[in-house]
Amino acid sequence: MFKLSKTTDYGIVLLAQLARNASTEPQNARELAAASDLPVPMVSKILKTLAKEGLLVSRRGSKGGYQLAFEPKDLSIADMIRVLEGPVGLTECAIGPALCVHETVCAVREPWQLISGVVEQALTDVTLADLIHDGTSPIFSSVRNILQIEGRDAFRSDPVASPAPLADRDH
Amino acid sequence: MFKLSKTTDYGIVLLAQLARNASTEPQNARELAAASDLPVPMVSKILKTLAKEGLLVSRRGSKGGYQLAFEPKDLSIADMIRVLEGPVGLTECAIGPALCVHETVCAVREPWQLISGVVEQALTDVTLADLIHDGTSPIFSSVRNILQIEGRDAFRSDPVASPAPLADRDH
DNA sequence: TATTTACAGGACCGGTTTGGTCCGATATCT
DNA sequence: AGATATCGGACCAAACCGGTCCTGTAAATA
Repeated sequence: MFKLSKTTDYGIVLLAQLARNASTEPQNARELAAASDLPVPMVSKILKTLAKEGLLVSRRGSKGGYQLAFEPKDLSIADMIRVLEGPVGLTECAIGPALCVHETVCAVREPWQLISGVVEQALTDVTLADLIHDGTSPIFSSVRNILQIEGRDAFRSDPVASPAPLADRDH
Repeated sequence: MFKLSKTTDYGIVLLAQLARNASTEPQNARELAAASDLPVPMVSKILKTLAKEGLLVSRRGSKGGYQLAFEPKDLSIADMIRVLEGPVGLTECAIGPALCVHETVCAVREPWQLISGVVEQALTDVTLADLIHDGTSPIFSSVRNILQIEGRDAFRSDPVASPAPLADRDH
């Protein structure tokens, strides 16, 4: 279905939770799981990954838990995805050279790299801080603008009707 | 790794190949596989899907094969992904309501829908016609512009340094 | 120091998806 | 009739995903 894995999805929710309750006191896995309505072992596993990758700092023992290692505004969606899911890129060849054996034959590599660039940029422009401001963040008006501009005439003067009849699928 | 499946990847390459050699004569699976350096059975399977979903028209028997059902400029990347991969959306809740059991608790739903919207728009703006013009298509200068604008100051006045130290991963 | 709390680092597992092959049936051209 | 291709589907191994669990270790507290 072209979507993020649940691990990434949950991870971002957890980071948002941590950012919202940011304080000097770390939050532990159990609390975070309860606040997000997610199973504790899963949450624990994800938090461990985030800590290992440097997005969180952890403190062990009693009164231990996790805290953000960065200011929310310094952590982009793209960063979070990279850490939890791996490099961002729609195709292998968009991530780096020499990853795809068909590179020499493939005629659509450069276009893909540009498209991937746009997607990655969109994910880089939104930060954790934007996520926790309930849509009041200024970025979202910008996003809405971009969507309108692009949808109207930024790229193409006559917006083509989408080839509608494509049947619904269910996978 | 947050990427498209190989089926989708190959499918788009095949569509590009079909668009490039567009003529009155249909092209068969074997020819297309050879031109794209991909295994014939796999190509055949993908072409069948594309035909069933209405992106290609097929002709059986001798001198049979496949032809595009649409003008290249009327087929967007988003359409192709939808057909081969399913609905486009970074998270379940970005695709439609009532798909995620955490919807009532989740605090980042609206932001995700907007982010997904941007990504989907980017994929909708590029068409099959753009893919086969070797980067000479006007859209790519637009894309380059968008990337520059966004990277510079469209969203945020002081571009933050990305939190670099995140270790490389290999999954 | 003993106890409790909580992260660290794994192994592990069932189920689904993915990438890929193969086959019989059917349609079309010569 | 025979050759050529798609159609529809079964089939399979391997990878991946979501999720659990267990042992070890660090920190706080009593």
